Amino acid sequence: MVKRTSFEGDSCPIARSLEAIGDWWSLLIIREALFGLRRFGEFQSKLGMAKNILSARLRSLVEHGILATVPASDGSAYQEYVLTPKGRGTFPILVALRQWSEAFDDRPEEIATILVDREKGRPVRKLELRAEDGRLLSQADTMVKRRPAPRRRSA
Amino acid sequence: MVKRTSFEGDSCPIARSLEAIGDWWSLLIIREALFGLRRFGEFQSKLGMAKNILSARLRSLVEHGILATVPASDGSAYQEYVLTPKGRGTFPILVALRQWSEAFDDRPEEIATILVDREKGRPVRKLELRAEDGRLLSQADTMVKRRPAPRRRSA
DNA sequence: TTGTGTGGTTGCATCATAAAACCAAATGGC
DNA sequence: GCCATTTGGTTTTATGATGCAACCACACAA
Repeated sequence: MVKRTSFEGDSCPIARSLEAIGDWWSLLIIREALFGLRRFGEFQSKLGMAKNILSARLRSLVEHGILATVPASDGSAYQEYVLTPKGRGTFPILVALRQWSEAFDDRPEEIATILVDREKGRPVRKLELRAEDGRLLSQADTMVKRRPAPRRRSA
Repeated sequence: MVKRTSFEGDSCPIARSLEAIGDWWSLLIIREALFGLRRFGEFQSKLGMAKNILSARLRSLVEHGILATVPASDGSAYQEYVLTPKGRGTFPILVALRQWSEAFDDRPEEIATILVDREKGRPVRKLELRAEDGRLLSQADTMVKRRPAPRRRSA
């Protein structure tokens, strides 16, 4: 077994995420989809990637429930790729990646865009992690715990 | 040029992040480093990855300023790998990946751990994105804008 | 029906990854 | 100090993933 290792059965939630979107292109495809791209050719020309790779990635994203194919939108007979709720749920991941670049990139002047609040047009704050009671948490204020056994009766 | 495409010169901050940590293993190495692992052998046995790949990844992470090698800590003559501030800055990315799994994974019961507030031992809230004035923002409330020309005189 | 654009698949070359073997320096036991 | 073992890698070899170009089927327009 010389295959690329799969994280599928892994119990770590980070590994499980990476299994679905941890490759070179998936997050960039999702980014473009959040921007509103839907068609194969749009992704291909915007990202400049090989068509076979794009094809494989789109298929994988559909299999993982991140994208869905819908029959049309402008009346043509072609299909389009739209984000599912699971796909739109990656938004905080993309924001975190963006903010990490903004904060630590060696050449931040090369970053062309900023994320702004649509209403005011002003830059957004950094992502905040809070405790249940609202206290702002840094990494040192957190720890991981074994997940408690699930309650019966909650289904 | 049939090489794997590099995002190095890309102006998109997400692509720039992925250039540094967008491969299969880097984020998992960083995760273990946040847990406190420091030695080559610790990473290798915990992650179960091939030693040559680990060697290459550690070198790359050091080159990107995410890890740094320090001479020792227990007096031995070996070196250790510790996170830089840039490396610790990836914490929100890992949290976002974790929460995405928790929210959307098909088999959430297989996720073994939860992230808790160290002080109270209670689960943390979901990451929050806020506007400058504190309003909570969803993806639809945001947009990307061209970065304004940098102010002279602010350095 | 002929032409053109869209949306892919196939083949081939190259790169990255995986596993195992190998190796040198550091360490530990005596 | 001497030898065995551990640590921390590098090298070798096999295979999977990626990139590019060519090809192709279908939709659509004239």
